[in-house]
Amino acid sequence: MDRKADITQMASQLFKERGYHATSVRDIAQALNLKGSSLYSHIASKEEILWEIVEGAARAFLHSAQAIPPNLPPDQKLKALIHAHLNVIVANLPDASVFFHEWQFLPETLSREITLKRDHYESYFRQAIHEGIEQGLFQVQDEHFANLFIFSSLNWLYQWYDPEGLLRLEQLSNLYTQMIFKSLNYQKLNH
Amino acid sequence: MDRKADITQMASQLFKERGYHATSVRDIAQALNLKGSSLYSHIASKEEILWEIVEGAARAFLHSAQAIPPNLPPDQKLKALIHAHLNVIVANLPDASVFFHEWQFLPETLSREITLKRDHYESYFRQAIHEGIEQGLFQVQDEHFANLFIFSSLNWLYQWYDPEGLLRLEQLSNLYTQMIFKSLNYQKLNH
DNA sequence: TATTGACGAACGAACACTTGTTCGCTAAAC
DNA sequence: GTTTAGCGAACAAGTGTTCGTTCGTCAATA
Repeated sequence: MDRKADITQMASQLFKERGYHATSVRDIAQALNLKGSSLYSHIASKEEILWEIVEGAARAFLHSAQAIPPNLPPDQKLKALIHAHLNVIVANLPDASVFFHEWQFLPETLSREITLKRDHYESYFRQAIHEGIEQGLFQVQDEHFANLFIFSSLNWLYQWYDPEGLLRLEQLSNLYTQMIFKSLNYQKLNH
Repeated sequence: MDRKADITQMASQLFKERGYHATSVRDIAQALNLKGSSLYSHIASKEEILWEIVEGAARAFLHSAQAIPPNLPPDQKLKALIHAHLNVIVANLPDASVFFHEWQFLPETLSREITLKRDHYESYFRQAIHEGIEQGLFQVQDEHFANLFIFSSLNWLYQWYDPEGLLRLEQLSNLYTQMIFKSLNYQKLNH
């Protein structure tokens, strides 16, 4: 089923550029030199394509967090989480864009599943930050807001990241880590 | 033309919930106890509604920045800009959501105009930060990234802000200011 | 080696429906 | 008595999807 991956990838690009509802099945097919009806040899519905993209991105985020050793000290854990998060976005920008932008157009049963996965993913960040505060590494006035602040700064990346631009993943990760750690009143100087 | 404002406001809510393309003219009309064709006594096209919302939000952002005295010291200026930005989002969440989410669906001539307004607006932030760095109030490794980081943290607010929630504008503004200033290595302690 | 048959990818045509928009009409308000 | 907000009907175009069919590939059979 190599062809299905082609369709999903092309759809991801078009969904990113024009949005899910503004992209027709015939648009996707045309971009692959096919006719609209031909896609249905490989997919069940347009919605299935969206699901494939969004669920795949959700899984990518989750796996990248689960790959981090849970016994790392919280500052190193947070640093690794930031790096992993940025990597998922940068490595597949169209998928990440569709994930953030179009997940809401899935039917309720499926979108709820995505919400669950996202909450689970975010809990890795929350816990690292919580541990860091407990151990006196971080210092914040409002822990709940600190989490939102950090997710905000990270999630908006897909809006402005330019693969052709100057910022490579490693530098991006360093800059993010630095500013986030400062906003958390990180005590150690060398991280 | 009071009726036109009703239409725009209702459309703003629906666009926020379902997106521009997934909301039909008949949907908007039905929510106002009207028929689709009736809207055309007050509007020229569906696109005009979107323009009204997006351009209005862009103007709101721009005016809120222009109302800040330009001779304020950069730290106070940035603090005021943050407060003003949050205020625009919180005061009209649907418009802000549509502004961030759906501006791209305007035809190119109009979307370019929005981009210009947004760039102009962002330049107020950039300049305050730049001045702050020059005067030694802020200290960052990469000024360009610092700008992106701050906009990211601020712009994502519309994704999670809950008007029924606990966070009021003033507290929100304080928390944002605190974390952003720390991320900028702000030297003075009492701001 | 030649023939058969199954398979799967791609197609054109058609489907029921929705889209944004127009137009001529009605009924009420000034 | 003029204006106008609202309506129903209709429009051309586009939507996702289904259907029967074609055509090339490849393995098994004769």
